[in-house]
Amino acid sequence: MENIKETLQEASAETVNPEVVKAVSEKLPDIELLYDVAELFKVFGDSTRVRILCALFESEMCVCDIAQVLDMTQSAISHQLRVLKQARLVKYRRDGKTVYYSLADDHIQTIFNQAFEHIME
Amino acid sequence: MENIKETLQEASAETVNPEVVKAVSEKLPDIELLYDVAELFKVFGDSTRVRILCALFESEMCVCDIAQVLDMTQSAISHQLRVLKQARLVKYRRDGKTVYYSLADDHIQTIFNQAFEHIME
DNA sequence: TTATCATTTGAATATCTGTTCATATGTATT
DNA sequence: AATACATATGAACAGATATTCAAATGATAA
Repeated sequence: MENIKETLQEASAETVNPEVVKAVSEKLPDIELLYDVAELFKVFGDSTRVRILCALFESEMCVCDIAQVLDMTQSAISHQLRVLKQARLVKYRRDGKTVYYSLADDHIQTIFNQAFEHIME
Repeated sequence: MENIKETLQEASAETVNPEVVKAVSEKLPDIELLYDVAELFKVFGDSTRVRILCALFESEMCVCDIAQVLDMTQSAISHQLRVLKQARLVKYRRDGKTVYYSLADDHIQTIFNQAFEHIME
């Protein structure tokens, strides 16, 4: 997915501002961290998952109720909950046959609120 | 991309908590807004774009210098800058042959900082 | 056990997306 | 005008991904 090249880019474009390149290269966060950030945003980058998370802002919910609210199949929701679960964004508890999902973390809502603000500006 | 179904889901799962379904359905933000949020996060959901934005946190930069910092081709960077431009996340100014890109908005860094915090917790 | 129901899972498919390569555009210099 | 260089763009390809369908778990009740 990430292709880290050993060879130098032979593209025609040369460095224009070597000092800037050097300074920015040094200050740029570790590539691992940036990769994780991208992975987190990738999970947020699907409208079904966004809608699931926003629904969970209001209340914990079981799979079939989420499916009802989003008017989608229970299977599709379950697949997406799996993604959210793997990203540690939701947690769940079992009550008989029913599985209730809820937010794993309060940071999520903060990030979303920032995004809402950004869009509405 | 979004398939809004007219028909009811005939899946076996029935509503478990009608009150919750009703309450959450009413409180859920407009689907258009949620779609826009997902689109924004989708743009953030690629490590190349994340790295470009983080580079621009430090300083405005021209295309070839960004390519140098990320060790990628100028073409790949240019394609991604186009995506960031369309999402109104970066702006640019021309200086002779060189085009300098910079952040369009301070919200971006705030959102990223939240994401960093979330990951490091 | 058997039947029923909520949820999960795997495979298949259609769509989307990021990079590369080749080429075009735009600007300055000679 | 011709050349050089920074950037942009289009087509093509490979890899990723969301939903559907069918089938498997897991849990309760009869």
